[in-house]
Amino acid sequence: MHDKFLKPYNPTDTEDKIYKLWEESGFFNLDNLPGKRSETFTVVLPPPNVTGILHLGHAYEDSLQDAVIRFQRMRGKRVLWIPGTDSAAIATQARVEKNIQKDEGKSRHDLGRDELVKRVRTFAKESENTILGQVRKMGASLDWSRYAYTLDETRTLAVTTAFVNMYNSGLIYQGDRIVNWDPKGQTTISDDEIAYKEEKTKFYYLKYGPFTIGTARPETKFGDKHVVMHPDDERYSEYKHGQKIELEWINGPLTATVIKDSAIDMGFGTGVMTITPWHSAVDFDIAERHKLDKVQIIDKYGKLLEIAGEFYGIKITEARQKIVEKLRAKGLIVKEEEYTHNIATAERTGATIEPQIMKQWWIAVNKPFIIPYSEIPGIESGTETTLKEIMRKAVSSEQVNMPQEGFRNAYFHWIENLHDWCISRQIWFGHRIPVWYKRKSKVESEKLKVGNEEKTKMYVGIEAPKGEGWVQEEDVLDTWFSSGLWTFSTMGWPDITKDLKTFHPTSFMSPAYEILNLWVSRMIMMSGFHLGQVPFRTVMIHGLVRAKDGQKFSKSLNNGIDPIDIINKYGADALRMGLLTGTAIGSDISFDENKIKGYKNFANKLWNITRFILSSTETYKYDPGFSKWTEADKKLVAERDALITEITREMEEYKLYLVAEKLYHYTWHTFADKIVEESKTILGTPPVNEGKGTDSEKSSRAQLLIHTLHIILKTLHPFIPFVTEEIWLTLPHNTEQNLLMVENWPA
RNA sequence: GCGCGAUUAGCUCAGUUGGUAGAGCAGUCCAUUUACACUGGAAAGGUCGGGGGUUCAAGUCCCUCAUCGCGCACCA
Repeated sequence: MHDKFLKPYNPTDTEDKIYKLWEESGFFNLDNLPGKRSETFTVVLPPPNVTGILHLGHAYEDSLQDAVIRFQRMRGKRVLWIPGTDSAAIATQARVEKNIQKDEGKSRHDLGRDELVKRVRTFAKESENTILGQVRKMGASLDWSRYAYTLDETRTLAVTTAFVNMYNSGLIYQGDRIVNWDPKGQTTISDDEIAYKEEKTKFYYLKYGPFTIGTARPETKFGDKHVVMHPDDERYSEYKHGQKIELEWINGPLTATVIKDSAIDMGFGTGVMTITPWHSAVDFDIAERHKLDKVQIIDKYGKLLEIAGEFYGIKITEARQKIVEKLRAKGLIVKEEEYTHNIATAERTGATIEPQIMKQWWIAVNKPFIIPYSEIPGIESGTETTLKEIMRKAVSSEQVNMPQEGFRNAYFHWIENLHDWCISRQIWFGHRIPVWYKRKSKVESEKLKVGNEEKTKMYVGIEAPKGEGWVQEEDVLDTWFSSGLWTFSTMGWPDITKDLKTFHPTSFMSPAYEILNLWVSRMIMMSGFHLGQVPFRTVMIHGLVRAKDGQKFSKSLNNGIDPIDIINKYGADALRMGLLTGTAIGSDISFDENKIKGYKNFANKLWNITRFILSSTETYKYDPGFSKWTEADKKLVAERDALITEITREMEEYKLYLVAEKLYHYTWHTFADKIVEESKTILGTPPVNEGKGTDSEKSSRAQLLIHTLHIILKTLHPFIPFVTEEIWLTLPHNTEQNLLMVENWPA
């Protein structure tokens, strides 16, 4: 017996050494896996953002996927797990800008585009190193030879190719439309990056000629010259569509036009409203339908424009009170009510969203196009479909299997409400849109007027066009655009590589529910459009890791936990096991350090079980084909094997939490507490006691202990790979020094 | 407003097609040169959120209410 078993198990001494052994073995790369393997099993790591360090959520995700990967590898499959990181355009740039502002008091405009991008890249690189170190610490058996970064050369080519192809199919277009403008971040954001916050405010009823209109935002009403009501509203039947009405308004007399539109809710307020198409999506739609002109009231910085007259230049947040006073003085306020509504804020900066009409790039989700090739049932190659249809059919046909009913419904519900996706962002770090304009520079349309752009020639292509005077689009793409390509960009697309042909669609994806819409749906969209395939076969949505009291880990609460600290204290095995047990996949986990401590004890228990078995079976040779079990042992073998059959099925159903607990329980309370304990009577505890068993009882029991130890080590390996490998490598029965990670699963 | 999820032991959570309520942690009592104190043994602890229904049988299926959490939409 190895001397090391005389001391308690020490994860810190072991884990880095074992990870190195695994890496050097080459088995993380499926091309080096031993034995005949045909069936593939592929997972692409959800790429962590290069914004700093990993948190427990990543640790959980790594544990989950690595357990699945290790299981499938031991099942004899050709297992590929591709690592990568995400540039996370806005998130990373914002982080770096914040640091620069803090340390040097400079803004991004002080630095300029090139310098800022350089700084962000440096930060991203450091962050990448930290993150990859952490992922290794977790024991993740990733194929590092296939590492991908969303901004590397291959992935950039994938992004530009994807953009160009979608543009050529007419699905990407440039248009003046209402966007969610973040005045703090100075960029557009997508609908999915909005967080709604409840706000108590006043609701004003204003006199607008013969009408009373309701509004919560009187400060936006300067230019409102269309008054809208439902065509069936009998209260206003005397007014005809298109009718002109002279009235007195905030800054003087105004000619208003009556518009009848069925988008109006007759039951809300007075059933009459005026519209501000430049700053409201609903109003914009109404204005589009009736071809009304649109006037900007608020600029990009959230200040009022000239149309506000005496209020010109005032910040919108300060303007309301002043304007209300004027309205009151003019006798235009009919009444005021207390009112609670939700305001849209930018998830990242916390700023209140000011909708604006801006020229942006969009992906049309409802526009029909001919799909050249499709493997998705219900969508035939060469027929007309839409991106929305692809997203729907991929899941409804179960080409993408979403076993969790609730998330599946949420997905469909989201698709129903999906609008065109705004993919351009006014930041500098990210994939610059592959569009070039022939003109001196992009027109700075400070006032954002529709149609005041210079006439320019536009070129859309993978590389810059030849010739003088071409200037590339300033905007970069929404980070989820490149993320959407992730399952196949990581395999070398647009080249039709061997990997792509062999491993796509991938087998399994396990993202947090937070990004079901942001990411999962985009991958399905992109994979469907570009490959005619689904991106993955099974999606298991997982929950969030929360603090013990159920609160979210966050900087403001200062309750963050660095997984590395936990690993240093208890070992990565304990952390993995602690994260994977106790909660079904999909529910939130409340993180309890005590639980992790318990699994550290478990690793030590396993260590001591081994120590006992090695010392008490020293005189017996391991016999893999042993069959002369005593009646009692035969029963124990049968019970054990029934458990293995059961957990194998559950592993295949991704019910890792059940498996981990059952193995824990079997190892500790059946194997150690009962089987090992009663073996003391049979085998004795050498060198002190002689056992009371007969020779056949002794050999049967010795073999039972050794066999079961092997099986326990194998089945626990996906969960606690380090300690099981460390034990396995020093077992005298493992004469060939094979690594446990490529042993066969015992079922 | 629409939808989803949760509600089970003190705490954190499991509970597969309906068939006698489970685990971990904490707590209680006992043991102490034991493979392991990072230990062992024993016991205790639950009208499964409330109410109603289906069924021979309901934690599980249906209806309803309550509380909490989340998602989507949004009314000016």
